Parts: sequence; C-alpha cells; structure tokens
Amino acid sequence: MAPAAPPDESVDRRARRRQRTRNDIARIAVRLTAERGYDHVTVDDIAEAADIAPRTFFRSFPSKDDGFFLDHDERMVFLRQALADRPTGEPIRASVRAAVLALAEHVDDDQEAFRAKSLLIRQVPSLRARSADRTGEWQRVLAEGVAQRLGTDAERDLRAQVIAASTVAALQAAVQVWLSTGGEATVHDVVAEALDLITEA
Amino acid sequence: MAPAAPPDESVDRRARRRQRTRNDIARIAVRLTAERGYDHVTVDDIAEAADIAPRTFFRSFPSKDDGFFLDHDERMVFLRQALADRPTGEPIRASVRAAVLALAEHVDDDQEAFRAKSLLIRQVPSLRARSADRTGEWQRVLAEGVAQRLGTDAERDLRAQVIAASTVAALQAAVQVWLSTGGEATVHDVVAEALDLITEA
DNA sequence: GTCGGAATGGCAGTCACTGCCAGTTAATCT
DNA sequence: AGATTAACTGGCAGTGACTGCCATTCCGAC
Repeated sequence: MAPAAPPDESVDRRARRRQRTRNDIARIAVRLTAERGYDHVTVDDIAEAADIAPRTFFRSFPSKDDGFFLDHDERMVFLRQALADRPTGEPIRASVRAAVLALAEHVDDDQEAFRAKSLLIRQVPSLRARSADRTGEWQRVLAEGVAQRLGTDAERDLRAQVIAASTVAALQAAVQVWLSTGGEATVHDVVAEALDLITEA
Repeated sequence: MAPAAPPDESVDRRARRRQRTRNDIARIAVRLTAERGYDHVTVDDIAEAADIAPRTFFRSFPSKDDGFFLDHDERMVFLRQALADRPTGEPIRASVRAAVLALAEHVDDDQEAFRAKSLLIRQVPSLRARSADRTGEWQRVLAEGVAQRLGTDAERDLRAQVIAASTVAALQAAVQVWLSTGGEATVHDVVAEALDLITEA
C-alpha cells in the first residue's frame, strides 16, 4: 500500500535538517582545507570536526571532493530556468547572455567566499578536474536550452553546442581573470565583458 | 664532476625503450577497459596483462587514468609550436584557428582509435573530469600564445583568455558532435565549422 | 507508547597510490 | 673482459578514499 501522504511540514523538516548538515560539513571541509591544504585533510578529519562518523560523511556526499560543489546542482537548475524564462522572440545569443549574467550576479552575493573557494579549487588538481567536469554540465544545460529554442537535437546540433560551449568558456575565463586581478570589478561586470569579446573579431 | 656526455645513441635508446613500454601499457589499459568497463579493471590487472609489477605501472604513469592521455603532452607542444609558427602580421583569430585546425588534422590519422578512446573517456566520470582538466591546459597554451602576440600578461588579459577559451570550447564541442553523429565528416571539417560558428551571430 | 522507515554508526574489505629498500639490468670506464 | 655506477624494476608495508553489510538509534505517524 502507498503510505499515507505525510504532512508537508515534517517532510520539509527532514529535508531542511539534511540540508543543514550538508552545509555544515561542506563549510568545515572548506575551512580545514584552506587551513592545512587538501591532502593534509582526511575525510576522517572532516568527519571528526563535523562530529559525525566517517561513514556518515559519504551519506551526505558521494566523494570527498563533492563538499566543494555544494551549490552546483541548484545553480544548474537556476541556469536552466533563467534560460527558459527568456522571451521566445529574443535572439538566442541574447537569451543565453542574459541567463548567464543572471547566474553571475547570483555569485556577487558572497564574493569573498566565492573567491576563496575558487582559489582553492584552482590549486588542487582533483578539485580542478571535478570543477571542469561540472562546467561541462552547465554547457549541456545551455546546449539543451538553445536546441529546444531552435527545435533541434542538442547532441547533434553543432551550432547549439558551440554557442553553449563558447559562452560557458567565456564565463570560465572571466572568473579566472577576476581571480588573477585584484578583483576591483564585480564578477558580473567581467563576465559581461567576456561575453562581448566572444563575437568580437 | 659532471659525467662525460654519453653517446647520443644510448640515451635515445633508453628513452625509446621507455616510450615503448608506456605505449604498450596504455594500449593494454584502453583495451581492457573497453572490454570489461573501467571499474572492472584494476591496476593490478593492467600490470599483469602488460607483464610488469603493479609498482612499475606507477613508474610509467602517475595515476591509473594517465594511460588514457598518453599523447596529451606532445599535443600541447605541437599546439604551442603551431601557434608560434604563424606569421606575426596575421590577425590573431586566424592564427589561432590555423593552429587548432592543424591539431585537428593530426587526429584524423587514426580516427577509429580516437573515436573509441573518446567514447570511453566520455563515459567514465574520472576520465571525463581529467580530460576536461587537460583541455584547460590547452586553453592555457593558447592564451599564452595569444598574449605573447598582443604583448600582454595572459593571466590578466581577458581578451586573450576569451579567445583561447572559446576556441578550445568550440574544438571540444566539435569533437562531441562528431562523436554523436555517425562520423561521416572528418574531425577537421567539423572543427573548422565550429570555429566559424563562434563569431557568427 | 509503539510502530516503521529513515538516518547513523561501526566493521571489514577493496583499490589507488606512496615510500622504502633490495635486486637486476645495462651503459661506461679501465 | 671485468669493475663501476646509474637507471630500471620488483616487493612490501602502509595510508586513505570509498563500499557493502548489519546493528542501532532517531523521529514522525498513529
């Protein structure tokens, strides 16, 4: 038998609790790594600092690295939605641009945390690789959105793929430059400039 | 005292021998993985099939994954050189385009092997992530070449980074589409088309 | 209060990878 | 040829990420 639908509140409560734990663990993992360096922090260390059993860590995150990409999934959802929300009449590049800029703005909320985490990721090979892979997922999201607009099959539409890929690449490049320069500009502005540079000769 | 310079021949011999071993191991690793799937092949399996001790495997490759990226370093050197070889008067985008196309042509030699390996990499998360990271190195090479031409500092020059990033992204996208479609076109042609699409509205 | 499912913990095992030392090979010198 | 020396290889023990399994605990629902 299907169990009686539980009152919303309790479900939310469980989910929220779970989410809070994840946040805590992630925060601790990042802090410890910043302090001691990635390979001087074991999962056991993180677990102990978070006051959980090591086994439990892997119930919250599939791997040690995943604590560093806590908000990735939400951002993917956000990006997909932001793109879908653009008016259908708008030129496709403009829509993509707007969606990505919305995402970038999202980041400016906690620039310092973002900068710290990004620098860490850039330094550690396994995190860097993971990050690059996840960037590929953003690209997939964009490509699908674009293909949907164009009425094509994303995987086979070179145009959609190139638009998505070059956009994400520009975003990525903008963040890297932002990290390397003092950071007097906001992420949003640098990204905007980078997006303009794609199509410029 | 510095040892007397050894006759070239012997040095080359050692290097060649070493290179041959590496090739052998890599080939075996790819074959086994294609047959059984990535996580049903241990390093011990590969070592045994290659008739070496497991410990020796890690003398040839820093990690299990690295066998799949055997020729990466050569390609980076090739790309750097190809870009440096372009005439200084040429527009920068044209130079980058020519260099990347030269690289793509390089691949058409053994399309089938390239396709098989690429499909494998695309399937396996850790290989995919590693691949994405190495793609980032190509981007760095291109960005440095571009910055040198422009007389700027690569890390801080947004324009150089965006040109490099969007180019590599297009290359990447082209390969993915090539993999997804039947492959009636050559890699070179698809890449050329992708590069054109970057700057197109 | 108690029932049932979800979350947690602990344990043992696999596998990637590393440092260390010993044995082997192979190039160089006399 | 035989001694010397450096590179290559192998084995061993240890660490750390991750997994499957089972016992325990927690907590909302009745």
